[in-house]
Amino acid sequence: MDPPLHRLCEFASPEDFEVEALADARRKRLEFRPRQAISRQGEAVTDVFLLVDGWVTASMEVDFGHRQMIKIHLPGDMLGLPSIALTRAAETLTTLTDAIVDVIPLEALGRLFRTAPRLAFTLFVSTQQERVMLMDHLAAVGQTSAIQRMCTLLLHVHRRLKLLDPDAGAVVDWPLSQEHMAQGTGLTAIHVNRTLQALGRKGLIAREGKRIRLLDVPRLEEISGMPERVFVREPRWLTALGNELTA
Amino acid sequence: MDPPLHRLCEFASPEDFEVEALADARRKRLEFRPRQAISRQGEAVTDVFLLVDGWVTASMEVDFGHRQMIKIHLPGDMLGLPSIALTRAAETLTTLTDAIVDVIPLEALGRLFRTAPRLAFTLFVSTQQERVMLMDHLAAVGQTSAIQRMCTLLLHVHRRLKLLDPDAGAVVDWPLSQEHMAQGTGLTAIHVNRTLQALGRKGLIAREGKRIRLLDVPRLEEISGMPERVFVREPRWLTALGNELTA
DNA sequence: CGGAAATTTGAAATCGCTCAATGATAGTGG
DNA sequence: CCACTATCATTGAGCGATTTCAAATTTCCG
Repeated sequence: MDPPLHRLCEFASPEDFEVEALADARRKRLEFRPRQAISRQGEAVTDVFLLVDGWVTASMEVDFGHRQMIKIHLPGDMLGLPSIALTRAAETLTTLTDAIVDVIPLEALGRLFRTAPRLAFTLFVSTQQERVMLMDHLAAVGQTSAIQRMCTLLLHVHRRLKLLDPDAGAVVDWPLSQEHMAQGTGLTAIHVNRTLQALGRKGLIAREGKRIRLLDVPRLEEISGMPERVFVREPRWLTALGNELTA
Repeated sequence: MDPPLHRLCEFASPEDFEVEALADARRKRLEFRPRQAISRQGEAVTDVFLLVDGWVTASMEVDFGHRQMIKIHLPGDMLGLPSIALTRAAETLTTLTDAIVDVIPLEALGRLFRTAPRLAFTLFVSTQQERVMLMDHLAAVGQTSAIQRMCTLLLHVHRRLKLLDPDAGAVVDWPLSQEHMAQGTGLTAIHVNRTLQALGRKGLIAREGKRIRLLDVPRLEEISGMPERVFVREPRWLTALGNELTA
């Protein structure tokens, strides 16, 4: 199975040699069952990972037992990048589902900056995009109510799944436990439960076993208060870099 | 005045040509008075900025009137980078003090990836470092109490100032209002006030006009619960990239 | 089928918020 | 230099969103 590259093609369509350069950087493939650790907070950092398939969470333990979920990773995401700035990993990567990841050693990542400068710049922009998502996450946790945070979380996942599969409907296969959602939103699992019930009572969502159906996306967006981000596509300052290179 | 480059020299000492390449990318210099906007949320994005001198905040307005402070920028920081992934800026950059910034057009930034690959990789790592700081920020806001968040904020600024000036003592010139601290920590200005008083009563800090003196850093660290990050220095996978290049 | 994990419910406690008002400080222009 | 004004800091009282604790119920996995 090839890893989905939509996260990297989002800003500029890569040339064949760039796709190859990235493929060369991937050294081996690992497979995991649900709830396994891909890497752990505190460990030495030697590689990053490209998520080929499955859902993975990045989380940090803080303050004895409290855990903050930083990010829900979906196929196509790069995992473990933030920790390359550290001697010991900041984040624990844990699978939510069956998952496949490709391992990219840091040396190979660095080499991309020499062999494929525009791909490297694209990767750079992609990391800035991650930063924006993290900023939005912080803003939601810091400034909004429990109901708003839950709506924001539901919409965030829904939107990202739609990018992966434009035909995806309003029903989401939901591998996150209420404890996970609590760790992501900065709430208690108990309060997550009550908030989900409130959303159900209002007719905004329906929970069907491990699925969640979004019944009224516009209303959820209204409550959430967080706007959908519009990311750049093929900006001149990025595409021009490729032209200069091939010229 | 030359911009401090410590944020970029942190991971690998740059060659002369790399420093020059960066200098070439800086096109003009702007000066601001306190409380002026350098750029605003929602505006088109054409440049990033290198902060030469002064303090600047990056913040986002959410949900009608609520504002989240994302980052306190100090000299040497790159400003506005996250928004290069967007068509409209996510963040408003506002000066806290008199400030000087150098403007770097996005075309010039991109060109660095071709002319100075290792510098570009260093910039990439530096952005991952920002991501780690943002993750820590999120973890503090999401999972810790008001007192812990205030300790974390005080220590964060103190540590960063020490990197700028190793001789800096425990007294910090503090241009942040309590409203700013509230927007940074996800608390109310009123509760920030009471929390600062509580820290004063415990003998952990002393407020002297617009200065704050940290009286007991170890105890503050203990309460904060967030460990100080150790960032990589001259890792082989980064320095080796330079050798290959010059070879 | 059995046991662990996840969800749900209720009641009581609390941390932090809201509202409203007063006091201090600093920058501005006359 | 002082009056004027806006911003910032402080205080009190009451409230409320969310947490905590404890226990029952359901779901899921092996």
